[in-house]
Amino acid sequence: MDGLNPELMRGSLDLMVLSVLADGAKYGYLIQQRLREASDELVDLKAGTLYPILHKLEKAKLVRSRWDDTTGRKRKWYELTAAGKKQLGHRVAEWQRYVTCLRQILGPLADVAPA
Amino acid sequence: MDGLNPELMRGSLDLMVLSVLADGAKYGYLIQQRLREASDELVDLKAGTLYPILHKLEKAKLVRSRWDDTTGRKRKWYELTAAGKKQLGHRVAEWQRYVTCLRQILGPLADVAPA
DNA sequence: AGTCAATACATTGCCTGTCGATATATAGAC
DNA sequence: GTCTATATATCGACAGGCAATGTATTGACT
Repeated sequence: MDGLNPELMRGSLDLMVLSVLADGAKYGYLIQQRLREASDELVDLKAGTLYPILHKLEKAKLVRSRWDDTTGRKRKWYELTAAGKKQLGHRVAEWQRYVTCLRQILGPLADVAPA
Repeated sequence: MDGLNPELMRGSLDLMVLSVLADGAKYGYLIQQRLREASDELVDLKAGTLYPILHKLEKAKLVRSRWDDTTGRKRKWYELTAAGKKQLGHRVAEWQRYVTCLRQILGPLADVAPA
């Protein structure tokens, strides 16, 4: 992570990875890049963070992987399973519930102009 | 925590506690209740979570505490320091940057109607 | 008087997630 | 030949959350 408190991201890293995979299969390194781009460099997932997440998601059958040896560089492609797509929907809804919840807790503090 | 993924809350618990203290001093148990109310029962901070947070904030000089022995029940009142109020402002801004950031990552997925 | 639930603060120990460090290996540029 | 970027993976240190546990007071109901 870069400009943001890393602690803040804990718990939504899975969601980020799942959502990046929503528009098609990608390999690990590409997921890192896409996330960095999409977040304006704010999210910079380290390898030591990303791969454990991918392995966890695969174990949970939310993503499935396939090695590609046909090109010179070996790449492991990950894609969402049906269960993964469903789960992604749940997670997005949960995230939005959470944002609403925190806005309520912050109360008037939340009314200052967002950056 | 109740209806929400507990992992999601990690990293914003400090923020919640600070923001509850924004409108005046409170003791631990009261903070728990206010947080439960303000979140429609979604956030239910356990004692084993709350007190370490309060102690951490106090150590960081963001809050200060005072025992009240005058009433029958001993209560430890916590209030924001000047540094705490300032920090709260930073944290709120950071939270909003984060929400914006995640909305960008989710892309079209974020467009589904919020709960 | 006795019991129970709510109030009130605190610590301990387990578990899990993050990430820096490290390892391995290929491709292309200089 | 060397350096950087690409590409995946694991290990170990560290920190945070929380169930469990402990102590003690208050008030209600019996």
